Amino acid sequence: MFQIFRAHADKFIEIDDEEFEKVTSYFRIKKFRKKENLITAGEICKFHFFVLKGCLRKFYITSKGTEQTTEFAIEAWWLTDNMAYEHQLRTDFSIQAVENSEVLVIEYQDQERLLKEHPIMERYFRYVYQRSYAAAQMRVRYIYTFSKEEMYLHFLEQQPQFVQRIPQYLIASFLGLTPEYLSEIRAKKIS
Amino acid sequence: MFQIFRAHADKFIEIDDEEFEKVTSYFRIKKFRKKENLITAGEICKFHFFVLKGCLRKFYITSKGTEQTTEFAIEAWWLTDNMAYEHQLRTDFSIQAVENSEVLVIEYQDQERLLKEHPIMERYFRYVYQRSYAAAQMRVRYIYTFSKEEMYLHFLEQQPQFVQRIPQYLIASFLGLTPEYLSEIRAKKIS
DNA sequence: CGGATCGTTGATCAACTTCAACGGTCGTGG
DNA sequence: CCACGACCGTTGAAGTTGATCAACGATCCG
Repeated sequence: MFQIFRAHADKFIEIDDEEFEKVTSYFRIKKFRKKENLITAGEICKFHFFVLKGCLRKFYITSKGTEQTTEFAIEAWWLTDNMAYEHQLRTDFSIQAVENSEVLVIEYQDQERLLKEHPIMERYFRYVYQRSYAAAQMRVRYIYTFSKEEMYLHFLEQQPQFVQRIPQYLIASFLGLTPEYLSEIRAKKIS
Repeated sequence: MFQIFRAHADKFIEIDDEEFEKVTSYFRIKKFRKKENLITAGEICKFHFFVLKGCLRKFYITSKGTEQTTEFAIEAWWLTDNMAYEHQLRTDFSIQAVENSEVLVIEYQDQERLLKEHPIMERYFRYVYQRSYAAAQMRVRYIYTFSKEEMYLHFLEQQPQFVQRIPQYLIASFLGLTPEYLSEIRAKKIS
């Protein structure tokens, strides 16, 4: 059950089987069906998710009433509204399963205890956040550099594994353009 | 000299004077003059900076040949090209002093040694990256939510301390709009 | 005092959105 | 297993936002 998590941890830290088993006791495994919400806007953001199988997305409702997807997470990715999670506040994001999914769930208080009692996990999460932060910075850069059309072509090229799994209107929602315009870009490309 | 760093560390970890002093030995203090580069595009990204006094910005040159500023850093902020730093690669960002500035500098290898020998600093950097990541996520959200005009008004409101210190063409470069359009927005607002 | 840099204004233009309408497809209940 | 409705992708016309270009005035600093 925990192999994917173990493999991910092994990339960053050295941990023996005994301690790893203790670490896993802080987590629950949960399954969610396609379109089911893991967290709904308005709730306290209690949970941090690690995807074992499937695909999640995080989104919010814009002032115009449309859904804006800000992140996808597939196998071995962490996901939560970090700002709300860290301060245990209400989130205005929802997290939803894009496919039937299986995730590790940890609650904020348990993650705090985990870090206190297994300091090696400070190192693990330091790496996780460090890389996530670097990726988020790249993302900001791409948004500023590329036109919407280039954003899509770049996404196609860099993340083909997403394009196959995710319906087009969610890709549009993630890239910040309208489904209509995405459709136009695709038509242009094919011809 | 190290008070600001100490105060920042105290927000996240408990560390006694003796250990803190050892920690500081991994850093150098350097001064940079306005417009001087701390790192120049094309170099290996060896350094991580912590601002003691002044203001830095990170920018790159777009395909159109203009400077795009992606981050400012003022007192008690960390700054580097995290992706290039982490993998010790060439960066295509430059980091430049916006004002005469005083910074702590640590080299990648030294930061690695620091973390090995003072595990408490894993916790410190875990917090630093966690918060930076959350802030970067908020940033992405703002970019998607707000029009350019709203971006400016929001920036005015949320970061007045920057607006006073930073020339208008750099604010435009940071917000991702042209100086001409920013000028138009300001004119509209005043009338 | 003089030159370079910075901020402003206005005209034109491109990128992208909005709205409305239509055809295809997927899944659900009968 | 079929039929129906909801959802999804596409197309085209009209409208908006913001970029580009050029020119000018102000200001800063050596």
